[in-house]
Amino acid sequence: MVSIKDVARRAGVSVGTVSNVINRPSYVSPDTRARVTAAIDELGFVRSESARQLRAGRSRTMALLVLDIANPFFVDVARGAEREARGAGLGVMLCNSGHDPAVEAEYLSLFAEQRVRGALITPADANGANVASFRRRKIPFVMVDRVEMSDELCSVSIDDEVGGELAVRHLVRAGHTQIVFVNGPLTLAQCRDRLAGASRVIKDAGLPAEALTVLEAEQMTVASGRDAGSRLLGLANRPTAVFCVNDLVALGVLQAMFTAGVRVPEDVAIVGYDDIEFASAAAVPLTSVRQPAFRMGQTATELLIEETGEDSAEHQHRRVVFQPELVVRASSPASWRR
Amino acid sequence: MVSIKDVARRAGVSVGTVSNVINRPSYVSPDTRARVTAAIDELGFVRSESARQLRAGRSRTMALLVLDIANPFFVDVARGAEREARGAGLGVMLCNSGHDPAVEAEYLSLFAEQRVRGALITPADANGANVASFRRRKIPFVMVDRVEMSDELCSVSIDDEVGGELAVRHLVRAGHTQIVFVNGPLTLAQCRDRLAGASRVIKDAGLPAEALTVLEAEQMTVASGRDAGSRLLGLANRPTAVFCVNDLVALGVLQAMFTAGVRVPEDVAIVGYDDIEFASAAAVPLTSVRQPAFRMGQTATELLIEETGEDSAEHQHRRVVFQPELVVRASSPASWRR
DNA sequence: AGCGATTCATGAAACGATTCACAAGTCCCT
DNA sequence: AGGGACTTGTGAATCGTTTCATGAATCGCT
Repeated sequence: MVSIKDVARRAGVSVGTVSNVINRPSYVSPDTRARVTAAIDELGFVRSESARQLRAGRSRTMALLVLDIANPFFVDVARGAEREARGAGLGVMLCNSGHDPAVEAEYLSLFAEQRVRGALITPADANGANVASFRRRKIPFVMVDRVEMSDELCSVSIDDEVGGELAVRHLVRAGHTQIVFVNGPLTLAQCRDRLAGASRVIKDAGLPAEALTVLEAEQMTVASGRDAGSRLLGLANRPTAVFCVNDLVALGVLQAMFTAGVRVPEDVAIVGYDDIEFASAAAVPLTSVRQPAFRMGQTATELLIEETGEDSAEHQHRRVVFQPELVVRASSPASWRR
Repeated sequence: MVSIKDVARRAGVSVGTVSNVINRPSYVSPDTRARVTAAIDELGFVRSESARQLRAGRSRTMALLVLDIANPFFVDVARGAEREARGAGLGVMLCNSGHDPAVEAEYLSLFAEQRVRGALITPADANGANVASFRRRKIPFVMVDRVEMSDELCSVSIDDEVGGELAVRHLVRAGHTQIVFVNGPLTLAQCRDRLAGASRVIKDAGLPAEALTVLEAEQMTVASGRDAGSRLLGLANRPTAVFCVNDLVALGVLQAMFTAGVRVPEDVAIVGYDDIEFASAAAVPLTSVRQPAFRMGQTATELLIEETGEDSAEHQHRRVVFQPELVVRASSPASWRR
């Protein structure tokens, strides 16, 4: 591997000069600069990031740890983050915990060893033990898609209660009185909050609590949605509307309806969450609660950069909360009658 | 930041000993080992990957550069690669070129600076200029989803001609004589090969060349599929079957059919490619040509590890070619009549 | 007691870049 | 001519780890 020393020898200058040519060309006279540049090209020199980093004490890479890379929502977050990071000359290390706290822990210690500039993380363990130990290492990070209670770090999230409200209010207004909420595990704050929003609407509308039945789709994937879909068809009083914790689950439910010959939206209306591209691309385009995923990724990265930038001294930890938005499509008309 | 020196001082030993405790504990007597371990815990010491890397001359990270992270096919490749890499104690840096050769070039030089162990890449530039310059840096890499002509590197790909054949043969046997192929740009080898396979079947079946019309969906996304779908509805002699270059395009076409009130598969049959999860989750589950994406990622990583491992001397560059498989679903019944 | 073998720990030399105090040379001005 | 200012380049120290030659201590054996 050719090093800066080889370049220096070739160009007949000291290593310091080569470094200057690379990092502050104006310090060097034009002709030595030309000589050094020529040597660099001839030798195919590439500077070693690890050496720079060792010297500088900080790296030029940030990490992004998502819960499920197969979910387009997180892919959008990642794209937003990557765009923003690349603008700031930072590389992004994108990793997938797959909801597994053990994998999460493994990655966090990898990040610590790499001395990443900071990390964006969608936490997999409910109690935040991993994150807490990560914090001890003083590595700055930003919570994504979870409000953070402590004042010690930034977070970017979406108001999930409002999301739950939007979806269920839409259904109630359309005339539904038998609604199933296919939720994810309640260990996730998002799921708890969406349920809270949904329940509140039921209550405020003066409907009995039984108007809302909750099923769980543990994995929050298409497959588990399909499964929940067939379960809900077997319920004693079959619902006329289904609200799903995300679009993957909603697509699964939609398919279960098709398979069973249940028409959407005539027999059952469906509302999803996230508004991934595939929601609008579905056979019956899905009504969905849109989350600004790309912007979340961007904003989270901005916060991280601010926290680790030159003027980091004056950085105030913040909690950015985005508002979701309901996108009504064919799967749940505004006015419904059997 | 606490370094190995601090640990040494705290434990009252030399830095060499601390290093030994971490890397070859058996060299150290049990009680000094205990003292050192205690010091490490108390101080929260985390070893610096960049220092190790500088010393070792090689890193413990590999890179994966995909064409389009929004495409579930590549996500599966990434998951396969990540699984395999993690098993070998390697981190994965997952990046997205978005089909842009400029972005690709940027990432490649980032990888070179990072001295990644190696890279898996789905090349974005047709002529391979970026890759060629990367090769000069001696960084080992494996081509994914493209057969490589030179003997200087490994590649993992899928036989796209066979894929095109499978799809179109299926349609021809079902009785279709007016088929549209919604292809991607012919600059991509995959697109050329699938077209070749498709054409061959038409010819072998004794059908006229006009039996196969080719449209282009430039972006190969749902949106461009939707667009192609409405275009093909306006064709002089409307096709009875559509073969799409990937499932995203197929989903777009499917939706265009729904919107126009054209029934699938009664009026038009559809066949996709990749067999992503959303293909089977579609309203009308899509027939698709399945590619072993996860295994491709795994295999590519295995090749890379073999190339960079201890016994790398005896590494022979290889071209692994997987065979695709047709999965027939509701969107294209085996026997079709109008 | 003497001697080789074995066990443990040490300290210095790398790895490749950046930075900084300093030196040498040039220029301008009085 | 002398001296301050500026330009340009140098060389050594530094970052945190691993490795390796070396040394000290202990042990077992004759």
